Amino acid sequence: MTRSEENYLKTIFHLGGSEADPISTNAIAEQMATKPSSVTDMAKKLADKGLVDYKRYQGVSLTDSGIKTALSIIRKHRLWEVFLVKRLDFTWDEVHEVAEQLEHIKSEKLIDKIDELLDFPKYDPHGDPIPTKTGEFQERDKQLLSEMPLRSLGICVGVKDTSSAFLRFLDKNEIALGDTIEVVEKEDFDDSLLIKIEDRELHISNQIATNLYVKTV
Amino acid sequence: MTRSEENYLKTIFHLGGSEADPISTNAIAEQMATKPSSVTDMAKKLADKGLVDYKRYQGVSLTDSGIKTALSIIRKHRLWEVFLVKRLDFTWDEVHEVAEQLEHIKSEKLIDKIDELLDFPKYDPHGDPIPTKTGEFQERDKQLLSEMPLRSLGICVGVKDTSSAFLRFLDKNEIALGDTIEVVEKEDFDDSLLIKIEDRELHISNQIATNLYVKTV
DNA sequence: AATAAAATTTAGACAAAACTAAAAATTTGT
DNA sequence: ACAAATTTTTAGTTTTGTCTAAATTTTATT
Repeated sequence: MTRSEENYLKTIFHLGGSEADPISTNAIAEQMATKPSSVTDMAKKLADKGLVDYKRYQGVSLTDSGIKTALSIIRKHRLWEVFLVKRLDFTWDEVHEVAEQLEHIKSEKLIDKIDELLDFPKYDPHGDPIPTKTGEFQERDKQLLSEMPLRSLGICVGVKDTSSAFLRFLDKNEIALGDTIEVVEKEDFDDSLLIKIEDRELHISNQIATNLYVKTV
Repeated sequence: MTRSEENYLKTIFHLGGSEADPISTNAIAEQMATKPSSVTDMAKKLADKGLVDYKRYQGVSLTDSGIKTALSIIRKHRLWEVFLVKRLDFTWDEVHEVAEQLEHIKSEKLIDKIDELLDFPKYDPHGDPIPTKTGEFQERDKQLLSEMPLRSLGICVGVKDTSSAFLRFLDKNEIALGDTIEVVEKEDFDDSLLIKIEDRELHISNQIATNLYVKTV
């Protein structure tokens, strides 16, 4: 399995899709900042290996084997992110780039030991769930902060946008995973929110609210 | 800097050599299990980048810039080896293969943090010195066990052969770095030795004695 | 010093993964 | 339903790193 193949599988997984509703080569190309023709080439290769279903002009979907492989890469990515943050004091906006490299290290023992060292974490620093060794994982039930009803209480459990800019914004405003948030006021005009977070009041734009996940309590 | 370029620089460094006494393309090819013609191609590329001196038919030697780069890769390799052994309970015969992959991860911050986490170790699990961030490192003064005079005392500080077979042999016979060794008897016939190690007597072959480094006390 | 042997390089080919430009299939709009 | 627009594929090219086989240079031998 080459690094490039692994990156394709990961991207296809993240784009979702299913046998009934496959992902277009264009969508994959856009996500990976590559050209559709390159995706076509890779689709054929992955299909030959039984990792994706592919019919020309009909898009791509992962097979069971492809899903299993994608999950193992995502597992590695997220475990390394936890390691970088918890053990090496990386900030959550710094980890992605390095984890993109570390996820391709081939050693089952290594990632299992890292998992053990971290005491089998269930979520990565951005709140995304970490698949188990056997590929199981459940999406936490969560909703966007922007969808919360007025006066309701939630706990911040994840981010949708994981860009450095957004994560640093959250740090600067002392918004962290685990914080309790209450929607105090909704402004109809621009869909901005006034929230109460850990006893501070804060005014946040709709763009922020649509990129923060909360769990209702 | 590609992975392949890094591997060539590392190999050339390990083969020694100097501007006056360069390494042959054949020697590099043999060490890397590749073909001399491939080495020639890479020699030209590395020369273009100013990392090696190369004149056709005259062999290859590292420039200052090449040495600096090689040391940074060796530093990463050895620090990862320490991490694997000290923090993840790998045995010293298991680390090489994984460290070969980890040494190519590109993140200065990552390796500096690993260094700090390990409390700035000076030697890797095989007793080899770890270059500093700035590329300095001094070979420990050491000699082969086979070269020690009768009745002299030494401390085991490193291994020459780092193959799994050899390292597992040492484990099985409870020979570890830091152990005190005394040469009790030398057998002229086959150059085997009777040694006293941590209060046990042990008979070892010349092949073992020529692959263990000791520091005289 | 000439020639044989060994080492090294060159030339040409290949595989992986990407690209561009052109062709083909699908989808959309009326 | 058919032409236009869009999407997707094909064909051919590029780059990196490798290989084989042939040619060249160096080294060794007599």
